[in-house]
Amino acid sequence: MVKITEFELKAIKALKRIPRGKITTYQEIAKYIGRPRAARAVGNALHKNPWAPAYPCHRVVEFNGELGGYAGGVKKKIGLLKKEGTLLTKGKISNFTKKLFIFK
DNA sequence: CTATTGACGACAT
DNA sequence: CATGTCGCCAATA
Repeated sequence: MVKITEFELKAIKALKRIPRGKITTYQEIAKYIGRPRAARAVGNALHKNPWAPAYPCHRVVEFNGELGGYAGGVKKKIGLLKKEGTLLTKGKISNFTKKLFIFK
């Protein structure tokens, strides 16, 4: 039984739109769901997300290219990203803006 | 309703 | 470049 709000549902569904090998930011998701300034709320939604391992939440990073956080640990997040072709440099995304995926 | 918290973001120092 | 502070939004106690 999973009980969540529409806000969280939209945030989670947005994750599935991210193509493999690309990433997006909390702010982009926030904008996509209609609350461009709710980046924090989006982060909260993903963190509390009951299906955490079932969604590519590791493809969501901060606006400045840092990883932010991850339910399983940032180390894991880095590993997953590298495995998908997203290279990291000093804990940040390499060519961050080029790999960034914008919802439309 | 108010206060606290959090996987953010922008700006100030 | 590192640290601190404020603003934003939603969930929870």
